Amino acid sequence: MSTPHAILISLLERPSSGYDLARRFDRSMGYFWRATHQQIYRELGRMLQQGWVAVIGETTGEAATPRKKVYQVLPAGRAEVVRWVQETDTDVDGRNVFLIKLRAEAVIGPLGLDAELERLVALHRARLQTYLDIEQRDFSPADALTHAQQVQYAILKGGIRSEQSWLAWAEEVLPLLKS
Amino acid sequence: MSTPHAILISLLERPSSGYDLARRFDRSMGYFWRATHQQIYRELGRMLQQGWVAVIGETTGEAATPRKKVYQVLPAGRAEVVRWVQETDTDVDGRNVFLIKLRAEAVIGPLGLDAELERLVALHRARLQTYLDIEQRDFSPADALTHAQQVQYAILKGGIRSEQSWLAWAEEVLPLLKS
DNA sequence: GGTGACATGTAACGTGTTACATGATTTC
DNA sequence: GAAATCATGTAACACGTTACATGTCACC
Repeated sequence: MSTPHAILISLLERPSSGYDLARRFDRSMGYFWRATHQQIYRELGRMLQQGWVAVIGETTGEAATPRKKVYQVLPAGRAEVVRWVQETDTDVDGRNVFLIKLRAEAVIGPLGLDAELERLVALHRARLQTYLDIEQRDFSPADALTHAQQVQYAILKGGIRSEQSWLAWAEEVLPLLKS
Repeated sequence: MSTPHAILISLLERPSSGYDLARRFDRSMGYFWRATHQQIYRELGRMLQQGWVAVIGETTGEAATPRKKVYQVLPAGRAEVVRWVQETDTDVDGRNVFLIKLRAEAVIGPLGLDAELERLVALHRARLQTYLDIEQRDFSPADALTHAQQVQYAILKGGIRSEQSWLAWAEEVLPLLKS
C-alpha cells in the first residue's frame, strides 16, 4: 500500500518517465524503497486511471512506438499523498514507510509528522524495554553461556542496538518536525 | 523463500503444532520475522508433502474434528535448513534473513556463517561510505540549509546511523562465528 | 552493422493478507 | 450456558518477482 505513494512523492520531487523512476528506485530512493520497472508501469497505469497523475511529455517520435512519457502529479494525487501521510498508521517495523513520509514532508512542507514520530518513539521504547527485560532474565550471568546461548544473545543484542540507534535518531529528528 | 525455513528452524528448536508456531511468530520470533497462521498451515502442508516434516502428536480427541497436530523436522528437513543457510545469498537489506540463519546456527551448531557475515560487512561498509560521500557533497555547510534540506539530511543521517550500528554489531558477533 | 543504453509494456507465478468458516475445550 | 481461547483450515485478492517481448537511439 505504500509503493504508489512512494512513486507519487518521487514524481512531486521531479516529473519523470517510468524509466526514470525505475532508475531512481535503483539509486537514491532504492536505499529505503524498492520497486521494479514492471511495478512502476503498473502503478502509473492505475494512477492515470484514478486521475492522480497525467502524462505531459509524450515525446512520441512518429511511429506507433512507445517513446518517452513524462508523468506529472495532479492536484488529486497531491491530496492523496497528504491524506496518506496523515493517516497515522505507520507500523513499528515499517521504518522505511516513515522515511517516505519524511520525504513527502521535505517536498510538500510541514505535515504534522511530529505526533506520529512520538507515537513511534513510544512503541520503540517499549520494545527496547522488552529486549532489556529478556536480557536481564536470560543472559544475566555474562559468563557460563553455551555457544548456542551466546548466539541467541547476539541476536538479542542486535535488536537492542538497533532500537537504541533508532531512538537516538528520532530524538534528533523530532525538533525538526515541531514547527 | 525464507518463511518455510524460519518455520523449520522454529520446529528444530521445539516440535510444535501450527497454532503454537503462530503464537511464537507473534512473540519472540515475531520481532524479526512475521507469519500468519494461514501462511504457517499452508507451508506445513507443503513441507509434509516434501517430506521435510512429519506429524507425531495428532492428539485427535475422537471425532473427525481437527485436534492438535504436532510437527517434527525430519532429516531431509534438517538437511534443507543446512543447505539453505549455506547458500550465501543473503541480501544486504535482508538483515532479518541473516538473523534467521544465526538462529539456525544456535540450534544446529556451527555452519560457517562467518564468511557470509564478512561479505555483508563489506557491503555495509561500502554503503556507509556512499552515505558519507553524499553527506560531504550535499550537506557540508551545516548551516544555511532550508527546511526541506534539513529533512533530507535527517533521512540520510538515519541511514548513516543505522549502518554504523549494524557494523558495530557485526564486529561483535564475528568472533563468535569463527570457530 | 552490432552493441548497449533507452523506453515501455504483458504474462505467469509465488507469496502475503484479509475474510470467512468450523468446531472443541476451558473458564466464569 | 456464554465467552474466550485453542485449533485447523479454505478462498479470494493484492502485491512483488521473474521471464518474456518489442522497438528506438546513439555510438563505435
